[in-house]
Amino acid sequence: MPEAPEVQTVLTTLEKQIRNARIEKVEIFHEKLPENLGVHEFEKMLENQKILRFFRLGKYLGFETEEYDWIVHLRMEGKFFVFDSYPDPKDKHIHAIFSLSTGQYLCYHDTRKFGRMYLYPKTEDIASLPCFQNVGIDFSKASGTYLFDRTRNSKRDIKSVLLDQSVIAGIGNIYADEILYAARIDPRSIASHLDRDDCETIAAQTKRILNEAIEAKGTTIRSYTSSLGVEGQYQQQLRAHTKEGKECEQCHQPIQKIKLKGRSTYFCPECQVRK
DNA sequence: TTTTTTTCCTGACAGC
DNA sequence: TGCTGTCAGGAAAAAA
Repeated sequence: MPEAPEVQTVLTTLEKQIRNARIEKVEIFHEKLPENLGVHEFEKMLENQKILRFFRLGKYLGFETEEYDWIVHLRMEGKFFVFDSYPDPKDKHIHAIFSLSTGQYLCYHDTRKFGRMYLYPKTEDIASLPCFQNVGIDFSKASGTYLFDRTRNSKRDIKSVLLDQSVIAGIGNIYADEILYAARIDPRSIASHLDRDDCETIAAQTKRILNEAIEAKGTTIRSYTSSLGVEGQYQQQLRAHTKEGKECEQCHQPIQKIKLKGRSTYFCPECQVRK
């Protein structure tokens, strides 16, 4: 479940390992992996392209090459590995192998096959790419005023709004729980019931928590384990998510786990105010 | 138009 | 041991 901090960690690691490498050969083994192109077309277009730069928008990872913008969404369990020798062909979860000019092999691994890739002719305006059509502003640019304006007519609960990538991009289930816990707002609160101060608090906590998680190289729980040999450490700083039955650090009441719109949600019913 | 539900996937795990 | 059922969950598509 890579959210923005995990994607940023992958980006940083790839930058160190394969920047300026040229892609010599592309092999895609899962036909649904390229979302906007056929497998063969995707393979041929990326071959012989040099990787110039990496970028991130929300949970999307981008590779800028000489002619194309190559965008990857890892979804649930997508991972990249860089190997010095050709990977084990018996590994049924490796869905793409990129042979590099450096002698390395960039491998895409995805147990549940949810991840997707997109390839477009290079553009100056990254946000205008079709795959970002329904993607809002990155969490790093989200202000309290913006969130306030975006929630005035919303009858949805605030947690669903935080998970909605068309509002703020980059927040997933783990950090949404942490943000609302830190902001002391009940995840079931109706979004339009929040006032300006609430929105300012949520925006501030979003930036603080996601930036701290980036510092810690992300969170390693359940399916998001190591990618590129990097183990995130932010799970040690989680206050609410996965803490069912544990004492709330503020009021010492037990953290509760509920289902909200089908998502596991952890919060403190005592000190997170419902609005 | 906005919101909710379903679908895509497979491994882990509980219960029998 | 082996089977069945449930759960995890991001986001697109379908339904309401």
